[in-house]
Amino acid sequence: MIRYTPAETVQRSGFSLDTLRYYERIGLLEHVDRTTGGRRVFSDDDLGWLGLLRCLRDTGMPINVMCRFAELTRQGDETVADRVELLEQHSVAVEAQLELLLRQHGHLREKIAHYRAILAPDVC
Amino acid sequence: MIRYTPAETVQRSGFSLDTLRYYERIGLLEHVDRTTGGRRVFSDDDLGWLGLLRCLRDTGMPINVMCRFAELTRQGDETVADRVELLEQHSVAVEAQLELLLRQHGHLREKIAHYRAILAPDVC
DNA sequence: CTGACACCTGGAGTGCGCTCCAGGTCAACT
DNA sequence: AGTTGACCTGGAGCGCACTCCAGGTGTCAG
Repeated sequence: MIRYTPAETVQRSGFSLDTLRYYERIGLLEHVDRTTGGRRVFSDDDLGWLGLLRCLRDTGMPINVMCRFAELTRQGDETVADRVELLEQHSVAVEAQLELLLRQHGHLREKIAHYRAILAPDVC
Repeated sequence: MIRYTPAETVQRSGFSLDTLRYYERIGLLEHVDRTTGGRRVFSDDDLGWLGLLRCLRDTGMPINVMCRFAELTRQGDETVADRVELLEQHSVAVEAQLELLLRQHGHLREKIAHYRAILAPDVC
């Protein structure tokens, strides 16, 4: 069973140490192990969970929804259907976000092309 | 020359009235016309500019960068090259954002599939 | 053993992008 | 003329997601 120091976990998860502590405080991260001296020791499971949190954050899920998801996870197997529903809803939101981003990226490209035409009107 | 009331502009731009006022205050929106009574009157040009602002906001450009862009625009034609550069840089950032979002959406779909497999392990 | 540095806690502070409020004014309708 | 509702200003407040700080403790290389 591989265990990670806080510094290693920062490295691997991409979250800052402060953020990891914050997540623990608000219940996004539960019963992280400690050394006798009180330092955190993260497990592979913790890293996996952090990977999921990163995915949800990167796709714009608000913290309070992630907390609800964490709460469901803590309640065990009978909440799997609820979790699927939550993730499914989020997935729809992400698809909308992707579509908007793609569309606006198109507008941006058009605008750039327009400016370029002004810069070099006779170059085809 | 078509002119729009604040309410119409809210409708068409998708920005709230408070946001329009805020944008004017910080210099993102300049010399909006007024009635003799002091009410704002937006022009087609204003609407076009707001459309560009919306594109930039939707693609995650920070306000202060938009202000820089607005400032360049105010300075006239000799800043077109600078504006192209700014937009080009932003476009690269948007592409990175799209890539990340797509990748994480993939992870999300995998996670959902994984949960579904737990829910109905014998259904293929 | 000592020094350096990583890490701990609770709580305050920050930056962003709005959003709301109080106290008024203007304009259109009846 | 009166009423209603959209709009005005300056400034304060808010929600989010961290981030920083002070003051203290653990760990480990040399």
